Amino acid sequence: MATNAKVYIVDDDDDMRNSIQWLLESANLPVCAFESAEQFLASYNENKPGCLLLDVRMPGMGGLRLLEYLQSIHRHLPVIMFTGYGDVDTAVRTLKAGAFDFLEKTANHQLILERVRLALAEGETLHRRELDRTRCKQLLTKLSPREHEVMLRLIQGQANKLIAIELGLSERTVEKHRKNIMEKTNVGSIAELTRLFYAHDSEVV
Amino acid sequence: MATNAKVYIVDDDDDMRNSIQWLLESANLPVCAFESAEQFLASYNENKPGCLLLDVRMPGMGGLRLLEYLQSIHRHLPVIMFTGYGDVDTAVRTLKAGAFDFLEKTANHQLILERVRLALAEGETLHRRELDRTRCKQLLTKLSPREHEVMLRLIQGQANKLIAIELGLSERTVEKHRKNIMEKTNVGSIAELTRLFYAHDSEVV
DNA sequence: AAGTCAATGGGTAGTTCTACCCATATCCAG
DNA sequence: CTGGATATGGGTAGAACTACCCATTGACTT
Repeated sequence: MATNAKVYIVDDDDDMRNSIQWLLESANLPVCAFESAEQFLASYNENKPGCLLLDVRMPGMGGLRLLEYLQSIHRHLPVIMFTGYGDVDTAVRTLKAGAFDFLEKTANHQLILERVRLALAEGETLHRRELDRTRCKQLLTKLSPREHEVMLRLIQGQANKLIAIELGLSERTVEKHRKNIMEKTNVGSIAELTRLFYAHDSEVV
Repeated sequence: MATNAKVYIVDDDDDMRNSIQWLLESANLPVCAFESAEQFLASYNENKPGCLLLDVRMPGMGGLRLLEYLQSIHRHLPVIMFTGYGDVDTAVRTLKAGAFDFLEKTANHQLILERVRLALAEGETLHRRELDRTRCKQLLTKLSPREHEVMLRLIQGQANKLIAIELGLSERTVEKHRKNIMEKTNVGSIAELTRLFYAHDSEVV
């Protein structure tokens, strides 16, 4: 059973776009098609899971530039670069730029469907990770500036007394901040707080 | 100034191998050449930084299979797949298999050198990360089985009392284990211990 | 003007952790 | 067989943390 993950199609060729859209919808995949990179960007919501089937050669913003732009923003939308004339150089540049896959339009339907399903699954995985990450970030942004300062020292393992000295505060004040931090971030120990903080950039097994 | 990072070349074609070796050595890069994947594997030391310039088509174990094998072991040796007849399908499969780059042998010397230098730099970065990771692992493997068990609960933020109950021990014994753990891993707090443990799979910024 | 929040500081009691001291039993290697 | 590591348990004292209570100041909002 699929989630609400969508397949976005960006291709300026009406026939090709409609043909692919038909193919994917026949396989019960939710599709959203655009005829230019600009139109896609205007309506794309990065907080929904999905994958992107992207034509390389288009008037205006080309596929490679859109790919690079998307990668510079985030990397939780797997991109399948879709091309009519596959040359090695484009394929290499595309994949090194972070594309999930590189497909030729002449590929048979079975293969295309298979690759799209893989990209969709990857998109859902990345989306879940992103949700976790933003959840952590939101917890930490609830802290006031002072609390954030104290938090950074707590996850280094500094004792209240040391923090008080270094920040020129009384121990009582640090204790108060510490309590607020642990309430706001909803953790029961410094170990949990440490994991919460470092979960930004890591994927724990 | 380069470190001791080496460029490994694996190619069954003598002329090509020597030509590339000459090119790289002219640029003052340390080179180690092999005429088969098997010979390379026999003498490759995975604990040294470097990169691999790998021919696709070879008798015996082919380039793609060697790449996949190496990726299954670790991923701190960047591989540049080097091919005479670049077709899109091979390029895509190679890069999706985790290759760092895909180069055609017809490329000019300047380009080859540039790509090799990039791979070498990447190899050094990956090597440094690997050193950190193994350092953490070594610290943690110094723990006895019982200590490891206690450690896992400590980094979850469990209190000595709870650990004692769950493991059917006295608090005194848990305290003793805790002390030994922190001495062996050379940390001054549970927060540090937590970071040490989760540094296995993460790259902290 | 009143209310809320952040930041500051204090007291007191109870829990938890750390640092010392002590001991016993097992197992493995020199 | 003796020493070392592992695992177990106890006592005691002090440091650190937690959970309550109290208060003032300043800034921003309603």
